[in-house]
Order: sequence, then C-alpha cells, then structure tokens
Amino acid sequence: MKRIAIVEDERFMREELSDLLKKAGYAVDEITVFDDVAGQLLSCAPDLILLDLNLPGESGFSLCRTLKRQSSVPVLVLRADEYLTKPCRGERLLARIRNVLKRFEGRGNLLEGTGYLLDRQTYTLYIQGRSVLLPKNQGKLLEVFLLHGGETVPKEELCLALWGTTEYIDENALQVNLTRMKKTMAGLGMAQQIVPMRGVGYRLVAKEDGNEA
Amino acid sequence: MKRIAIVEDERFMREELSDLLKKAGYAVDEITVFDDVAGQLLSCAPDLILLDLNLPGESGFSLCRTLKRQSSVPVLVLRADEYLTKPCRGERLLARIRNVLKRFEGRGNLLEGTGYLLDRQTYTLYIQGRSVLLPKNQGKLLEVFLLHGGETVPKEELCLALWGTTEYIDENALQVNLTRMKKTMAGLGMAQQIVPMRGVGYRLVAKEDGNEA
DNA sequence: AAAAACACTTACAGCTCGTGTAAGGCTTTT
DNA sequence: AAAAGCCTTACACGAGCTGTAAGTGTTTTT
Repeated sequence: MKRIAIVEDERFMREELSDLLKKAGYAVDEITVFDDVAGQLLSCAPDLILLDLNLPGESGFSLCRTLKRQSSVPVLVLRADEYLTKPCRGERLLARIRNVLKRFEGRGNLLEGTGYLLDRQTYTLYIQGRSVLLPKNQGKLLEVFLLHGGETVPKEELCLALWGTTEYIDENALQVNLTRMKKTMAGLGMAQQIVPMRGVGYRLVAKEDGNEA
Repeated sequence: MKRIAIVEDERFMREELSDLLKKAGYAVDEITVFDDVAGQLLSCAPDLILLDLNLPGESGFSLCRTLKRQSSVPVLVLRADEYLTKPCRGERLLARIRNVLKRFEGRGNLLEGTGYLLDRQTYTLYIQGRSVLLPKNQGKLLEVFLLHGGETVPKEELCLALWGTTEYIDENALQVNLTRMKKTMAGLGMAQQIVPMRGVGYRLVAKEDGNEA
C-alpha cells in the first residue's frame, strides 16, 4: 500500500483530505506539528507528499526545495482553493495522485489518458493498438494536460512546460502549438478535445460527438 | 492456445518440428498432402504458418504470395538447413515464433530483446525503466536483429530492411549505420553487441564483458 | 611478409521535419 | 459596432538524421 503524507495546517482541510485518501486505499501520515517538517517527512518515508503552500513558520516554498534536495520523493503542491470539498474536485486530485505515483514506480513514465497512454520521455502515444510518435511540443502539452487530470491549465503553465519560462508569454506561439496538437488528436481519433477557458487557459475534456439534428 | 501450421514435405524434419512446438505449448497442424495447400491452411486457420521453401508441386514462393493475398496470417519462411536438429537452433526458432506471434496479437508491435523492449512503429526503446527514441535506421536494424532471434542476419537482409531493396547494396552506408547503432547501444549499456560474420552478415549476441587480467 | 579483402571510423554536406514568426480571419464579449 | 480574445495558414530558420567520401585498422590469403 502507498503512503501519502499531508502537510496542511488548516485542520478541517487536513482531515477532509485524509478521509478522501484513506477511502481511496492509501496509508496517510498527517503532519500536525510544524517544526522541522522536513525531518518528520523524511522519517516517515512516504511515497508522495501533499504540500499546502501557505504554511506557518517555514514557508511551504523553501520546504519544498529542502525536500527536493534531500530526497527524491515526489511532492504535489496544492493551493488551498484548488481542492475545495466538492466531490468532483476530489476525483481530480486522486487522478493526479495516481499519475504521480505511477510515474515514480519502477516502470513509471507512462501517463494514462482516456483510451491511450503517453510515454513522458519519448512522447510516444499508445492508442488502439497502434503507437505514434508525437512531436516534442505536442507531447509536452499533452503531458501537462494529463498531469492536471482534466482540470483547467492556465496559459502560464503551458508556456512553462513548452519553454521553461513563464516570464515572457508568446500567446501566438502557444496558440499555434495548440492548433497543431488538435489536428493530430483529431487524426488519431482521440476521445478528448482541448477547449479554451477564455482569458485563463485550456482544459482537456471528453469529446461530445455532434449527434444533433 | 496458439495454433501453428507446418508446411514441410520432408517427414523427419516435419515431425521433429512438430515435437518441438508441441513441447513449447502450441497446437500444431501438419500439412501432409501437398495439394491445394493454401486451401488447407485457410481452413484450419492457424495463428502462424511455418513454411519450407523447397516444396514439391506448387513452389513455396508462389504459395507464400497466395497466402499473403488471401489472409493476414503471418508466415515464417524457413530454409531446410536453417533449423537442423541442434537444440540451440530450436530455441532460436521458438524465439522467432514468439516474436512474430506477439506482433500479431492486439497489443503487438513490441519486440523483446534481452533486458529491453522495442516498439516497432516508433522505434522507442524501453530499457531499465527509461525509454529512449532510436533514430529510424537504428530502429530498423535492431528490429531485424530481434526478428532473427540471435541468428546471423545476412547483409542483403539488413539492406532490405533499411532501403527496401536488396538489389544494390551500399556496403559502406550499411557499415556507417551499424557503427552508429553500436555507439548508441554502448551508451545505453545494452547487454548485447553486434559481431560481424565475415563476408556474410552480422549477429546480435550476448555481450562478454572483458573480465580478463 | 606482402597483398588483398574486408571491416571500421570520421567529417562533411544535403535533406526532412518540427518550430517560431507574421499576418490576417473568425468569434465572442462589451 | 468595436474590442478583446481565439484561430488558421504560409513561410523561413534550424536541429538532427542520413548518405557520401576518403582514409585507417584488421584479418585472411598467397
């Protein structure tokens, strides 16, 4: 069974989360004393750490860096408003967790989409018995979408994935890459599509085939 | 259980083969009457056909073409001297059979090497948890080697795989591609190496790490 | 031991394909 | 209807794969 550690100071949120994870079959460690958090985490050796960024004392951000330096445990960073108590949000979170865990298991590096698999290192797409090689940028885009499990992905994050910087965003370049991605997705008959969230970003959602009059 | 049909007129060889396959857990159909062979084969609907090229009556070659036209059953062509009764040869043959069958099963297109897998469509190589994308030509070469399961592969066949023709062989171009392939194999720490068979071709064999004084 | 045949290496130039740029059209919102 | 956001297409640059060429090793043969 996989161990997940929760680092979240708000008690209500923490217990809510803990419940969700336990029901999903994970072993959960809750951090309740916010002193030497890094030490506590390392000693309980979880497979994944859920980290809220607004912590008392040591900032979540510096903690994250400390962890990255001292171990290779994957850390999933949450902002408090990202996983409100709505049940559908919970599902999304669980999807992300599953993906991250799978990645860090030995045979990792295969991301799961609806009806296909994506290899994160080569951007090979496995779909319907075939396998296709995606161009790098399209692979990166699909990767980010899958890591967000159907959630809206802001443009800055897409740019970050493509060019490693969120500083200067070339709206148009991103746009072109998305267009190309759509075309190959259509060509492969994928059951998902990219829909724009005006002014914010994009989501990858199940495709509704036009069965109207 | 997988069905394999044997088309071989020499009785001794045929029964030898049949034994080998049955021990390996396949269902075996032996063709003993060499009239309307194609019809017989189609009616027993095997998953794989083992075909000896020197047949009486209809030549093995034309039979092969007939089969390819009328069905998509994979045909493995053997020359009589290719699988003499030596036990190690038997192993090689079984390896080839396993590979061909795997390819034609739904999830097919993954070839098995010692310690790695090769995707035949994208030439993605899965090794030690990583996955790497091979350049097309190197992928084709590795593919041919694996399909021959450690057997010597003649140069003409390598050229055929690379350029689709066996007519004009550019020895040097082949050579260069092999060199490149060796380099990437070394870089990936693969436990196999390519050794030349003077004047004939090349084989892919287990690597002996130099543990001498 | 010299020659011939074969095997290997390296550097270079052409080409393919993915990518960013640019310019303009379309659609939704105000 | 004007503005803001989104989309499409065509073009040119560049990275990486490939074949060519020329030359060096290595093994076999004479």
